[in-house]
Amino acid sequence: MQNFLETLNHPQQQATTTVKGPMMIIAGAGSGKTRVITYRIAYLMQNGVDPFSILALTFTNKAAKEMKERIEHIVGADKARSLWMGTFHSVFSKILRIEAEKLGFPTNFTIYDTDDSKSLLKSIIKELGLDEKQYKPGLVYNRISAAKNNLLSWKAYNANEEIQREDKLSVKPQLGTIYKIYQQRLFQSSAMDFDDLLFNTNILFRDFPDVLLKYQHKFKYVMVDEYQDTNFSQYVIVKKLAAVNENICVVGDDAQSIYAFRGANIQNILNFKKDYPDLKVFKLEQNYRSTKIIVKAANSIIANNKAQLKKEVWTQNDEGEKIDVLRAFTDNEEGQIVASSIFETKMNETAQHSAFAILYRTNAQSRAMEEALRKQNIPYRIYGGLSFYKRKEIKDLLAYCRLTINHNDEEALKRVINYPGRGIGDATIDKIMVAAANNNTSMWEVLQQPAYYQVNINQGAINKLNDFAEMIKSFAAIANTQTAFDAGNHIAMQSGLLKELYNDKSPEGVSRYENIQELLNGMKEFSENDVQDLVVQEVETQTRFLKDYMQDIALLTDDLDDKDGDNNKVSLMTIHAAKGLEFPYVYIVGVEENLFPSQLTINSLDELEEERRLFYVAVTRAEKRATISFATSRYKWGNLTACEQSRFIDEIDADCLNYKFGNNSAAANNGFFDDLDFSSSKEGWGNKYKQRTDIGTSKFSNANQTAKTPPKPAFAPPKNLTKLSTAANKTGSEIQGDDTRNLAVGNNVEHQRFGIGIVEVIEGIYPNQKATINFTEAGQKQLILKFAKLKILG
DNA sequence: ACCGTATTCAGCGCG
DNA sequence: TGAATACGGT
Repeated sequence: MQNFLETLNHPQQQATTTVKGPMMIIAGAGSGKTRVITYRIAYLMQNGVDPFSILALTFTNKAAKEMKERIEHIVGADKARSLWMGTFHSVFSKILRIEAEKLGFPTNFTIYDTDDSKSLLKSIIKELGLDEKQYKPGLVYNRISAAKNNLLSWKAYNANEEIQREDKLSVKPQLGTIYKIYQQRLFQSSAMDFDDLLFNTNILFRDFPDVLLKYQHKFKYVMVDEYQDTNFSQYVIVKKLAAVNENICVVGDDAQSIYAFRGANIQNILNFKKDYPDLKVFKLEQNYRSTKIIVKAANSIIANNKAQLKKEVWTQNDEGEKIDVLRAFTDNEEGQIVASSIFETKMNETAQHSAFAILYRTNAQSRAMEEALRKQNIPYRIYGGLSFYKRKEIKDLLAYCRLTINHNDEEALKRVINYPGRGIGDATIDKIMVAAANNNTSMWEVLQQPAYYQVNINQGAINKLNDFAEMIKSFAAIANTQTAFDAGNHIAMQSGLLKELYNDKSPEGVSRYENIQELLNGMKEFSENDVQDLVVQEVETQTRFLKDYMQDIALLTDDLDDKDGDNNKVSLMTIHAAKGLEFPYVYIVGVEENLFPSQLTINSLDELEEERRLFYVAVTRAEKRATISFATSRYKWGNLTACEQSRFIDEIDADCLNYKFGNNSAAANNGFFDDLDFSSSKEGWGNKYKQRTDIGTSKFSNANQTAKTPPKPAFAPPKNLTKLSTAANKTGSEIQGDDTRNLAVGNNVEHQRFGIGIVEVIEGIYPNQKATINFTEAGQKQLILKFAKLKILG
């Protein structure tokens, strides 16, 4: 039982077995943080602590799930199940449902997601007759969100002179009014947005001391993961909950704080000592993930930040290879270079596609990468795209379910009242909305008795509304007696939704139909009690109703694996999305001034430091090898813009870098990488460069560029750049290809560096052929023929 | 009510 | 550039 401790290093052990009193674990990148948290919880349980009295808060569902599974392995499923572990939002939404009526909410309140919130804001802005360009729903949402995360109610917001001044200066004086109406409408709809889940928890704990006391005594041990990303609202909740027992353990890494832009407060971790003078601090500094080079590079990056806790990350791992720095002339070419590099590395080191990740600063950069990967037939998966639960058809069915559970849910009602079409048009809906607002009631109330609320509509519309209301009521009756799946299935069919999709025979329509089936499958699983509760597993085994299913559906994010079952794909994602993940080979692309660091941050030291931490996060995702690339021109908002390499590259210890600048695009894509493991070659890039200049066909060659550290390109992108590079690539490819087109198994060949060998296997179709060659000196190698320059010896 | 065209906008995104 | 949405014509 206890021997899991033996697998830990000294600081890890200390952090794991210290359980009383306030403590902070500063966990460097790749330092085994998750192991420490999970072992610590297991250790608590093994020492007689009731799992019900342990609260562990994470930032993502994924992290919670992962840790819970690990704990299960150590202490068993039964015990692990009783643990309170989940995201802030899921844990406190659960508590809010239990205590809802104290705040005047029903237990079955709806959780509005960002789209619901923005849609509500949009209608409020419209109703107030405000200019939608002046009050963009997204910006208004962010402003309100920031206020809530700083525990500013709409009243406080409007009473705060400084805020009012700010809003007037930014020509948005009505923000406070919008905030007020927004909250009223949420309440009217029995709904809370994401920020309300935390804000209202604070209200609950502030106004109901007995409730607070109950949870203070319940949660004797509190742990918070990713503490550097907590905002003020979360900070106050944690502080209050831990105030009685003070068994509070926070885990984080100030160097990886990358969410200040949405309210996370790095001061929470930097100031933790002030809150708890007798705080114990543990530092996990040994990195188990990355090579020495990567750790050294990362340390040299973060050393440029002023605000940081002292920490020395080191590793016993191998030295590893230097970080390649690749330059392309365009964003498209950057994609080609990266894709080629992945292809080669995969072949040369027999790596899986899933060993690679391409990380970028902005989502817009994914397009060039995708195109290049597709051209080379490299399978990939984009993370952070449209999630399952954000698809229209899924939201439609869920909206019916939401309305069934909570008739006051206005956003759900607006979504489905005329979809599928039932002749209730915009005019009618507008009238109902106005009447609801005037009478301070919900649309549901109004549409049931439009005459009473003096809505001026004809009998036809009244009948249709009546039919709709009756249908929703019949759904509710079924939802109260049958399982979640049976109710969901009934709703999908009787609402006409399924039929609507079934009749659409286009590929998209078929896919939507399948998605609905998929959602129903999920409901079925849930109904059969196969699904673990997000926070704590209920012990009861009674019927699982639709209302149970709907409880945290808004809080779910799908981390589903690809449906085709093939997860052996290159991962593409933003650096933000990559946090917490690791890959053997990591490509960080678009490392250019004004992109990374982003143009919007370079005038603020704090924001620039956050960008630098983001870069630190990116580099530390790599286990074996990191590669950095940038382009000297790229399309921004439709315009070809000149770019130069990022200051962040210059900040990396020069010993860690290996500049691999081709002289032109053709060489970069075809000739330059022909020695597959060139990066370990002693030749250095300068010689290499000279060797290759003769291959180049591009007009942009610059033969004078031989300095050790390449100068920053003063580069004005020529017109038709893309076309020219493409033509150059083609030429290069043909030159290479002719040598090996007729290569056959059994041929003797000579390679420039590996010497003489015999061809054993040829795979693939020209020009993408791969050969296994047994070299007399160098042994067996896998080479890509279009890159490897082989001489056939007959 | 619906569809095609014009216009607009573009930062990262947990829950 | 290209996706999302607003608008205007039928």
